Amino acid sequence: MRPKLTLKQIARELDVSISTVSKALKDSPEIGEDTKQKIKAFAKLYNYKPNNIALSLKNRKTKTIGIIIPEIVHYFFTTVISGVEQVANEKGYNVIVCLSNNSFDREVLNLDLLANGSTDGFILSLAKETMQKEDYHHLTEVINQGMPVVLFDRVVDEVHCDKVIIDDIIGAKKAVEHLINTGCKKIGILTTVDYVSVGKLRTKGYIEALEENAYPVDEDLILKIEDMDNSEKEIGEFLKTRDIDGLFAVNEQFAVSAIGSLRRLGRNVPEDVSVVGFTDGELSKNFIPSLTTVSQHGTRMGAEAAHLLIDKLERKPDEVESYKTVIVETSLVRRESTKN
Amino acid sequence: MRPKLTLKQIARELDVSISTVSKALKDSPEIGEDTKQKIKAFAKLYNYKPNNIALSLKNRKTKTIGIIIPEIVHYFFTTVISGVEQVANEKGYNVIVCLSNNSFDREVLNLDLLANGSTDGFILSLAKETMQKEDYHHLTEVINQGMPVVLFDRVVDEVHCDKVIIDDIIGAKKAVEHLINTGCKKIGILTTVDYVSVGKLRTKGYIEALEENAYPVDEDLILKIEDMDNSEKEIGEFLKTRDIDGLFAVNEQFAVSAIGSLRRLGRNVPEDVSVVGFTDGELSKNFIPSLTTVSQHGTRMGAEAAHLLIDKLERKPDEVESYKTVIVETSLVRRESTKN
DNA sequence: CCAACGTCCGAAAACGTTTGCGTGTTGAAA
DNA sequence: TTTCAACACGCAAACGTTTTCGGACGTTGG
Repeated sequence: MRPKLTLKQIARELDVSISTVSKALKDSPEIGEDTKQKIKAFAKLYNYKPNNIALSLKNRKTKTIGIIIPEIVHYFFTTVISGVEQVANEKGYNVIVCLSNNSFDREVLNLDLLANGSTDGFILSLAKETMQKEDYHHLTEVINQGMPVVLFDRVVDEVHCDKVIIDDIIGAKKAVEHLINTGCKKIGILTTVDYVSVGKLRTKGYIEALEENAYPVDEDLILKIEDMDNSEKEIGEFLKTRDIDGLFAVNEQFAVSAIGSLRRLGRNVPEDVSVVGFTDGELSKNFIPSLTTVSQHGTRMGAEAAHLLIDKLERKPDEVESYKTVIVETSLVRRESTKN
Repeated sequence: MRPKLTLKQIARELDVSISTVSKALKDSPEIGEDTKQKIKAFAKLYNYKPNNIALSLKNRKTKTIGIIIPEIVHYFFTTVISGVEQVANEKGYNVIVCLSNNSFDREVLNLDLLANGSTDGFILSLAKETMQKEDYHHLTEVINQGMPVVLFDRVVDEVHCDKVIIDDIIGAKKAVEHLINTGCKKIGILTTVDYVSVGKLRTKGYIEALEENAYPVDEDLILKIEDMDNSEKEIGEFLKTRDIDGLFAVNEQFAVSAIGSLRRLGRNVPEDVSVVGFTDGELSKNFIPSLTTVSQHGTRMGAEAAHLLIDKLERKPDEVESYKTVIVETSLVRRESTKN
């Protein structure tokens, strides 16, 4: 076991000073050609690599960005991470991933931990608990210390920083309009209760689309699902007694549950009922029939967030503060669960 | 914007020395009671937190572990990360996640980067390209520098370190035996080319199960898929000309593709053909029919890996080296894609 | 022959900690 | 009054870098 090589050891070995070694390796003109050659050769031979920790301490920057997400076993978040990683790597940054598990305390803990020197900035999506408590002091504090933060997906007006979101309302409208355009006359929606912000927004989009197309809005065709664990049954009950020919589901899960129920009721998708989902995940792509869905473009969101953050990090400190909110457009991915 | 508080600033503010502050905060008996109180009060008021980078440099340990995986948009890997994160956090460690994107170069790059001070050890699953090249010098080098490494899932004998694997052979046997026990007479397999070690092992399990049950092994029923992006078509071709009543797929993707193809060929699952997959992901649970599958228990693997690594990290340096390989048992999850 | 200048290199500070040891002050014992 | 613990605190080194400054030496020009 050979421990890591340091400047000091090279210096001792070659009988020069530490600073000479450092300069030689950086090709400084201060150092004589032959000395440089000797040092470089030695360093290469023994594979010298500067210690990142020491560099971080000296430069007061770590070249790593922290990303805190509510959960990782979740297609959307992994695509976001993937997007962040990609541009971060391009720009020479590392990525630390932490999980809040939707817990406020874990979010605070992780943030505190990473804020003490481990990262130069954050990209994060708020934990469910945090949004319930409406307590964002940990974020404002970190921001006050001059650490850039980018919020994505689950954002909140109270925190003053860059943000990356999708337009849920427009996305939902696209979905419903597609149902309308492909001939659906009676369109239902499977959504969540209103305190889940994205559910609320998507419901709003659904209603707007109907209204703009002079479709009646029938409260009876709106199912707000409370208990995620029992959604299957609720959806079954709902569909049994509704005579719809189009259905918009605010997530993949609801969409596939619905298709299962419909099939059991002897109704075919998309012949009898067209179905559109939200979130373009593994399920949508591989389900049979594959799902027409509103894609959130997680990778692009991640990339945007990373750009925003890195811009802030590499900006001259005297430039004026300004916070952007970039909206990543959703797009409708047409597949087999709708007609045409 | 108020920059981070340091010991030095507290010292200046309170007109004591840096060391006094440090000791006071650690409740050292060297410092007088009243001085301690004063310093602690001040630190608490202004929310002093020691700088992790400085600590890392001083202690020569970072309390973070690096995990490098081939891809993150992949259910299995996310469950592993989740498992690692859980025990890492319990033990006061942070987790850095890096992606190799199945590229050898990126794997080397990430490893080099993190090895230079950023992490105390690694948990990783090899990139496909790395296994093809059979070049593991980057790993052996890191290990030689005294940095503990734990390999999981995609492991390799050439690298001498702790490992966490599942018993692919036994898992595959369980799957095939289940097909046999539910009455299948002619069983095919959808697998990967042999340099993907798990594919190879699962194929082996398939063959062993057949042999132990006195079933003939027909090479013609084995499809080794080379190009993941074109698997759909390959599988379709394969199934069109094989008269099987049981099918074992070495991953979810292949399983659902197969079911799609079968349906298009007018063959029902599980009535005409039973299908078993590998990896218990979102797809398996929600597909129609839901997939009987071999669960890899990724979370448990991650937890095991983390324990192994942290044990090594916190071991006294004089203890003898010894490398363990822990095998996480798979289990068969019975669902609708097989009979009974 | 001496001053001036170039070339090549080393010393030291700094980043923020921790910690072994030295030192000054106090009070009490002799 | 002298001496010596005990107490309370500061100094400085160390972790591995980078970088500014200045020094030593040799060469050149006047």
